[in-house]
Amino acid sequence: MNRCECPIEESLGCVTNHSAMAARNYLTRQLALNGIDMTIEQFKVMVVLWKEKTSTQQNIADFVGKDKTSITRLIAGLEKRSLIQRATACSDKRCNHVTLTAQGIALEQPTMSVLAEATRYIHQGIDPNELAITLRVLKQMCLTLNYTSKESE
Amino acid sequence: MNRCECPIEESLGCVTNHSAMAARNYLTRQLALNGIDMTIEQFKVMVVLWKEKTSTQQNIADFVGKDKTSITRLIAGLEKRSLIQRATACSDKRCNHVTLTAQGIALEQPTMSVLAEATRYIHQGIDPNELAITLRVLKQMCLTLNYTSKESE
DNA sequence: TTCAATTAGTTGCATAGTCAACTATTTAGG
DNA sequence: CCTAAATAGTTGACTATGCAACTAATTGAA
Repeated sequence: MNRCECPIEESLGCVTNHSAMAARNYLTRQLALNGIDMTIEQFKVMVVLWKEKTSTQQNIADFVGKDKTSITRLIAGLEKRSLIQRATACSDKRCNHVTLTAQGIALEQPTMSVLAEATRYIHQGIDPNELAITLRVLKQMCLTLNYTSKESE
Repeated sequence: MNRCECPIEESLGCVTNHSAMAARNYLTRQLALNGIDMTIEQFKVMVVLWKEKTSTQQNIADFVGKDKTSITRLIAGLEKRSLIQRATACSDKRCNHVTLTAQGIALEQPTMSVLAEATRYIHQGIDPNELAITLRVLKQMCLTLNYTSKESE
């Protein structure tokens, strides 16, 4: 009986935290219900790889907006599930080239279907125009905050 | 260099996750900068206690929208920091009565100041009308999702 | 009144995230 | 050329989260 009654309801920072968790849990459950053993965080990494085919860990980190440490561990999880492979890059031995396995490639379709269906569900009852505004506002908030955290660079 | 370029940019579920993390990290940093040794998650629990004075763990869980397991551990962290106390309830020995310590009470003012300031910062550059829409949309999403997860009850 | 169902909380296991410190490699300046 | 700075990844410590399984206490129904 999650009442969504965080007393700090007028702060975008707090409200997004709450709603993000709700969405995260829902997506995770939907993936599991469809027999896909993948978390959303791993899913986001896979989306990058499905688009780019291959990538370094730092590049993935930049795309999904996480710390390279997180990526190290996400990648380890994906490797354990045999969805991706890691190999030291030929050109620059500091980098890992991350590539998809056949299993990883095969998961694109079913996984994206689940996302599409879940998104349809989540968006239900929301005016398309207001949805667009919300997406824009959230991205604006990201920009403000990212700028801050990297202010001196 | 967080590009905010999650390829699944049109799904509220994904975008909120991304922006929530940005907000979470910002708030955590601001608390630390102001010498407040508290995470946002702990902060949310404290907000409930500042309002209610005393509460059971399950009640806190309902308010902040988390699993009771998480609350057990958040409460443990707060207890270690001497901000709250736990005691088995007189009436119902299954319940813990969670109460604030003097230190916990004293933190309300400075902590809420930091939140207010951070919120002002986060909201910068966002049209007030669009902000209101965003908050409403996010709460709508929460409602939809909570209904789902507890559908059979 | 006694035994099953419910409720509050805890614990183990798996995942995820940050920060700081570390290794290895590459790049750039002197 | 060779050393200092930058870059890619990893690891450890700490925190957070959910699920499942568990204990203890309470409620309810036969």
